[in-house]
Amino acid sequence: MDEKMKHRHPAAAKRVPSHDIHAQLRDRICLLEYRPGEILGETMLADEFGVSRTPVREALQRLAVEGLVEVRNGIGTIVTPLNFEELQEIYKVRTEMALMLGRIGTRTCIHADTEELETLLGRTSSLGQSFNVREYWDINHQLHFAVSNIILNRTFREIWDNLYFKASRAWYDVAKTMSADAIDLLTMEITDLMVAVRENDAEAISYVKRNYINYSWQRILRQARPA
Amino acid sequence: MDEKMKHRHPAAAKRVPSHDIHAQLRDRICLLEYRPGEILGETMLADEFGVSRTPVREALQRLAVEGLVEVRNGIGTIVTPLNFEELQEIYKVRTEMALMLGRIGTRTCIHADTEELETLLGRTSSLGQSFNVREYWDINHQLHFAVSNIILNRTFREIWDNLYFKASRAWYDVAKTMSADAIDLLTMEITDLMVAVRENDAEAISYVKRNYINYSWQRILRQARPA
DNA sequence: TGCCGCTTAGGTGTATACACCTTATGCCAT
DNA sequence: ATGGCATAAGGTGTATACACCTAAGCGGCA
Repeated sequence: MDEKMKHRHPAAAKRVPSHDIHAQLRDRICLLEYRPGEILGETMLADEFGVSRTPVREALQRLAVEGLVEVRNGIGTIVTPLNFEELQEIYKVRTEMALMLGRIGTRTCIHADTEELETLLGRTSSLGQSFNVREYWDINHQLHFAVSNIILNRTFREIWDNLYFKASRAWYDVAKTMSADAIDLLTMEITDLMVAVRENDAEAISYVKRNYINYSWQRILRQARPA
Repeated sequence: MDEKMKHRHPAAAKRVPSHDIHAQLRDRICLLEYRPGEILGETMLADEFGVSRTPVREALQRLAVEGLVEVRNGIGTIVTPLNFEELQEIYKVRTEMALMLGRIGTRTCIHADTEELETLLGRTSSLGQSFNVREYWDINHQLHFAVSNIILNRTFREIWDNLYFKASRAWYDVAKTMSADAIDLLTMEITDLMVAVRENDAEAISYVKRNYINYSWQRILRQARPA
């Protein structure tokens, strides 16, 4: 029976460990569970995930291509340090690409999109005074993909997602130190996005994203250079 | 003596085969030496490069992340077919990103830049009537990196380069069938870029790139849909 | 004759042993 | 006491054997 099921749905039964490992490591890096500059070690990860070094290496190589880690012979795999100038470059590109979003081709917004945003807004309210980084991160994460999902242009979307992963951990690092402000910003962004989504106005979504990406950057800037 | 040299310049002596293999395979794919849909085979490549499957696999995995090949279990590594709609998306993003180029931060153009363009212009003239695909590709390639080199924003530059690699083979495929037109376009593009570079006007370079990227796309469009 | 299932060849995916690289440590010479 | 070099420990880079997956070819059966 099980074998027949496998033959019916081979794609569903297909397990590619390196993909899961890649996603998990990426999330850990974004969540700052692995601090910038931390050295990982393939053997350690292989033991943890219960596989050999081979699939772990594949995941790490991909993270290296995406710019989240740097593999150095004889030393180990280093979580890319948060370089200020590089962050500035990433945010510059992100704000510009947000403006592209409105011109690049998007699908029609449906009621389910509004409902998802409402759910996220509720969860943000529940965050309340007690700032749970993991929950905040999860909301932000889902919010990103809620917008990303309306993008039809796959090339643009890949770049858009990758830049989010590269930038997000810098933002979470800052958000932890100004949680009230961070929650306010998130609440406002979701509210603004709900209006734009209800109006089915992709250009409006584009401008909202540009603004809040820039607001985040301004917070990072202030903390990095308090003067 | 040699050993002492190695210790003085360890970085220069460092050889990472998978990087070279990746670059070579990428060029072959762009040059259409490997046709879209062709199946490669890790063992074959390993024998050719005189290494084991391991470094070959790394190169292929990276090409897969970049979207130039697709690795399928039990079948082989397939050179990504040139899908029309995906090409349309890539060119849409490229034209938009060309417009970003002028706003993203570039270095000052120097005399050496002009000289390189002059050299490329000379080589294009030498192409003359006999259309040598390899030489045409090499000129186009160097022209791309001549412009890419003035980009300071590394994040933007990585995306810019990768999109070029994804799109180039479609253009070369079309250029082969309209060589005179292709040479004319290239001559005009280099000429226009020389003016913009002499004026040290990044925004002008940006607009020139946008235009010629779009001109290429229009040629591809005509050939794909003659009606 | 046509269809279904088995078999098999050849591919990628994984585990593992070993080679090489990098760094830290400690001894030796000055 | 200190500086330099040998050595060892632990990491990534590579080669290789084997497991599993996929598709094509072939033979048996209706």
